[in-house]
Amino acid sequence: MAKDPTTDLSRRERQILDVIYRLGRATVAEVVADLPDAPSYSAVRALMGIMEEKGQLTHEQDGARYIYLPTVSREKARKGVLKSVVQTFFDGSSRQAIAALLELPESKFSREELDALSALIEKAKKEGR
Amino acid sequence: MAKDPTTDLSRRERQILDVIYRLGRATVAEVVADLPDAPSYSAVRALMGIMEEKGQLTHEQDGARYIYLPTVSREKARKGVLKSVVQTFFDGSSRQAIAALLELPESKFSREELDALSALIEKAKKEGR
DNA sequence: AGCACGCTGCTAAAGAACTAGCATCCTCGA
DNA sequence: TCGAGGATGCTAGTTCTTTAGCAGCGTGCT
Repeated sequence: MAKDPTTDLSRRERQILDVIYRLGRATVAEVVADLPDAPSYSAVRALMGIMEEKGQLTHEQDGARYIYLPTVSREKARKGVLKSVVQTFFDGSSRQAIAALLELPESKFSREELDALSALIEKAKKEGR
Repeated sequence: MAKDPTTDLSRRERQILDVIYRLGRATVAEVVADLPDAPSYSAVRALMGIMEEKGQLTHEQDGARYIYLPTVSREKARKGVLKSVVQTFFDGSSRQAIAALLELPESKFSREELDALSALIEKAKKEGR
């Protein structure tokens, strides 16, 4: 059974990975800059080294420095996270999760977005038949 | 300023808290049973004690044993988690998150659920106007 | 009442995470 | 070409997490 990668991370490691997912790709300096309670540069660097060893990150060379990126695609990570959130907080019901998202104060949908969502639901209705 | 509780947890602590959110409330034994890579009973017990000190858990007495529950309501936890997931993996777009949920293989919506979602969206459209 | 079972309180120690600083190497601009 | 700035490789030490085991107490059953 595939182990949930998010379950296997220490606190800082998860923070770092989150930053990288948010940015897509990032240098050590960028990660430090984006970390809420930034520890030392060295610390972050060491952690990222470990994460690379463990296989959660890779790096590309860019001139003198490294640009880190996740080994798991954002797509896959998204699915994994959603799945576990639904499981943990919504009794396995995606519907409830969607409802909560719709009611989230931060959401603020435009007319177009709502239309797009309607369309998606219609599509699901047709396919489910 | 309220600190993000999920950011402040160690690996095991987060695992434990997740189990408790999943179950709503739980004894130590139940948590152990639900943990994928269960450590010793003692270990879990110690961790939960620490988490209670830190304020993430409380317990109620039930006969001889403790029943633990989170100090933060499931409601609030849900919102917090969704917000951070949307932020980290969906560029702050709830719409994208919803779309991903709709397309999640695990989702499998019933006809009724889809209708309920349609209704919610219609409601949002009206309110947004 | 007596007994077995399960759960908590505590102590202590191994292990992993986290941090710092120095030496070295590469890159870019003067 | 030469120097400055910045980034990595490493080593070592501290701190926090995570673990186990023993002792005592309450609960429920016989």
